[in-house]
Amino acid sequence: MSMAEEKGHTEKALAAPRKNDPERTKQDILAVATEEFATHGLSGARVDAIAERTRTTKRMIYYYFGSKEGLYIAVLEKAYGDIRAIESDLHLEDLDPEQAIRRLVEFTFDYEEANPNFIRLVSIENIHRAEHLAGSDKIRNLNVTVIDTIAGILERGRKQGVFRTDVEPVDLHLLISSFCFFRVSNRHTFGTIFRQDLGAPEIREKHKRMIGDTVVRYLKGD
Amino acid sequence: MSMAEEKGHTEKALAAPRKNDPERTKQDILAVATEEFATHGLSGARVDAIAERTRTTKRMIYYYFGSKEGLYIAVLEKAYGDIRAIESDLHLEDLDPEQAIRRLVEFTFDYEEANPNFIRLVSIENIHRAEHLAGSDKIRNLNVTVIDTIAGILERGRKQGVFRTDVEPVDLHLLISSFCFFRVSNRHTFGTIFRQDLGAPEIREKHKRMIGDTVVRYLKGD
Amino acid sequence: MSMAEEKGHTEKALAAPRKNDPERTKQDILAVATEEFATHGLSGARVDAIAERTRTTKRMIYYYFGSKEGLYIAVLEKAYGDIRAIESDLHLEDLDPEQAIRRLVEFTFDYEEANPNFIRLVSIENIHRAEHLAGSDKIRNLNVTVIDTIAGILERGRKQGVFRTDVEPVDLHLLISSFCFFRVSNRHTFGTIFRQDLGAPEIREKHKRMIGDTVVRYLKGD
Amino acid sequence: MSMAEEKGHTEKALAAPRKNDPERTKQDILAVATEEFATHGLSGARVDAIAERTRTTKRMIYYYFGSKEGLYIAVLEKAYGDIRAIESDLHLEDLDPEQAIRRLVEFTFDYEEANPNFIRLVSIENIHRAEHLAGSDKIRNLNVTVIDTIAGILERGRKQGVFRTDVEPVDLHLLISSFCFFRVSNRHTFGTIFRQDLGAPEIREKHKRMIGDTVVRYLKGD
DNA sequence: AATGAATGAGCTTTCATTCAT
DNA sequence: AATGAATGAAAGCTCATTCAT
Repeated sequence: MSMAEEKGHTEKALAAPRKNDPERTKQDILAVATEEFATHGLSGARVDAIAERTRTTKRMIYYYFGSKEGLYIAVLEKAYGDIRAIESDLHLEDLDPEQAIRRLVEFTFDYEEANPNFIRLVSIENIHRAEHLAGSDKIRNLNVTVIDTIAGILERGRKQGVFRTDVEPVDLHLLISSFCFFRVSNRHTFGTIFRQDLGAPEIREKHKRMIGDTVVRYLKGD
Repeated sequence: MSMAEEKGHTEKALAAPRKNDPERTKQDILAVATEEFATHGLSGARVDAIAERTRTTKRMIYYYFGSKEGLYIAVLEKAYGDIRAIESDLHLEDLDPEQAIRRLVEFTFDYEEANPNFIRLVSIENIHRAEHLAGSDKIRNLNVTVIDTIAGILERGRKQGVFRTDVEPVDLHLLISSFCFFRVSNRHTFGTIFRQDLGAPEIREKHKRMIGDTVVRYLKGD
Repeated sequence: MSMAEEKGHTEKALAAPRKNDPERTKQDILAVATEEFATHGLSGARVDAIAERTRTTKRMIYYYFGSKEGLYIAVLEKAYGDIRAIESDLHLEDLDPEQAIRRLVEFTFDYEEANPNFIRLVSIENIHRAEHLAGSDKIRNLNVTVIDTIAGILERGRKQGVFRTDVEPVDLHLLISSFCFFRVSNRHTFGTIFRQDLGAPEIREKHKRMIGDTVVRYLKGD
Repeated sequence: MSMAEEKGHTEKALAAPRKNDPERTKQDILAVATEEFATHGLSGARVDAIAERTRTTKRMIYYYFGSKEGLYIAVLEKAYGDIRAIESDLHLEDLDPEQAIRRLVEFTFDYEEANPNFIRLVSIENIHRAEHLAGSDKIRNLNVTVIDTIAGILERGRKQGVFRTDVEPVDLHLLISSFCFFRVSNRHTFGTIFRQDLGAPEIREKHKRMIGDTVVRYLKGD
């Protein structure tokens, strides 16, 4: 897995293999930082803690990311980038509208369930009033394909006369997201207060069916 | 219990901190702390910042609440105490099942909309895996009346044959809460990404109707 | 165990039995403080910690002893008073000189062994350059009877021709004290470094014989 | 390793703190800390006070030693290291047994007399039940050469028939140490109570002879 | 005589960051 | 391009003590 040749300055590359490939180092830092920020929040995360669990030193974090905030933004950008990449690869056009919606709900449900760190990062960013997200061109320019996808499905459903006509894509996305997200984001308080383990497989399946039914039923009634 | 006039030097009577009113001082600290913790999170909040905006000194915070964490827990306890107090005073028994559910949804929607700091505190507590909430006897022993209230309504609805029979109260509460909560908790990221102002009055009303419809429709289908 | 009558101001004494007898309270504080100061030193001791383990409140400590330092001095005075009281009650005049010396050594050895807190307090006071002891009239006026006692024994020994003639009482006291004191005061470091349990019964007896022999042998040689 | 001349602004070269000499800075801190801890004890010592008398800042203390306790342990380790280094360099093998013992006694006496801070640190560590010493691998692994040295002398003395046969090295070390140590450690209380200046040259010499005689006499008697 | 409530001053420690090569 | 050493500023917290009756 030699990666020295990927770099421009090949001078010492052959003589003494460079200990670290910059890109690899950055990804390493990013992975550790994701964990730390997701676990402790922006203020609670410690640059020292990240550095310690990294192959590099604290100094390198500043070298590559400029500041703690810069690193946090990079983490956020990667997290959003990942989900959008998958979202745009769903291929729901071939399914009939109801099936497409059910599939979309299930995907959302499963993704959020499987990626609690993403959920946590989004919660954390909301605590900070989304100011980093708002400041990141990278994220703002991420194509929000879900809305288009939903719009397409709703359009087909309307044409076939199976869906009501007054539903806006963004609102439907909100309905789906809120349930899937909340189940994970508020798992701890909800679980403690109502003595429920929202992570238990049977409850998870019940809830997945429930949100699917709810959404479909809402769309079908006129 | 005005005691300003008891003091000899009446000059600065109004400006001077009122002494010997521990309860008032505590409430004062609690109010400022709620704002600070809700704004910056547990780690981001500064004890100094709280003290500065209070009639007392930092020392008093430790005198009354023991530690930053102790103060945070007190803030959390008050926040949960407030909503539970209102919840248990809803009187939905006199309405017919559908109206009762709609009213409950609206109450939840309006309360969360009106109390973003409560939402933020709950989000923050979830980032901390609800460990403070779990450690607080006060909160754990708060009677979770919503569930009983919902159970009562579902029962009546079932008897009257208007509601389906397979819905559990906790799950319905989750459905209602998730939408109402998410709209506020994720307002900033959602708003930024989808360029929507979830706080705008017309959108708010649309969403309130939407979640009401969704819930009722879900309950009515068998 | 009514002790109200011991006090001068009998006014409320009969109507409502006074919760605490001042003298008793003071002794209570003193006992707890002795433990705390001996355990943690003057700087390490906590007024709060003392108050907590007392029947009274922290405020009473200041009421009776004025300050932390005042309390410490009172503790010191009591500790010195106790040993002097016993010392002056040894009655070694009836024994022959060698027996008297052996008895004195044994008493010193046993007392220091039995009163580690006294040893610790003296060590602590030395860390503070004996400035509290020097400032206490009470202690400075404590009759140093040991020296007189030793002087008497040496005198008798000399007259009987069994002891050398060039030994000064204070120096002999130093010889005896140093061994007995050090065994207790430096028990922890000595024990750790040389892997010895200086508190073990067999070692204790060996050392008691050893110091007795040493002293007697020193006195007998001319 | 002078590096003052490497700096551009030579104006304040002598007054300005020399940078980039970590070892020197550490030794500087250690020296000041030794004084402070010896003077005020572990609890009584102030990190601020140490920093003030150092060429560096308080921050550096934490950078190099981690905590106040860490610094204290380093001070302790250095103090023990110093005496052990000298102890292992005594070369008493060439002297006849009695002379060797006298020389050892005198060395111990003089070293403790000359190093009151070492005595104080050991006293302080005993107040803390030697827990830092016990936790320091560095100190625990310091070779306790004195014991071997004494064992050697005793062995030779026994073979030559001049020493009794039932004396254990550790016990003899205890006898010697206790007197030499106590004279310094308890100088203040002993001096105050018995109105003696244990630091006075003539008393010091008298005591040095006294402990020498005592030990030798003890060893010679069978 | 006795005490509950309050507190100023200062403590140890932490944190993100930059210096200097 | 890469990094070991250093750090200013401020954080949370504790302590002996006094206020006010």
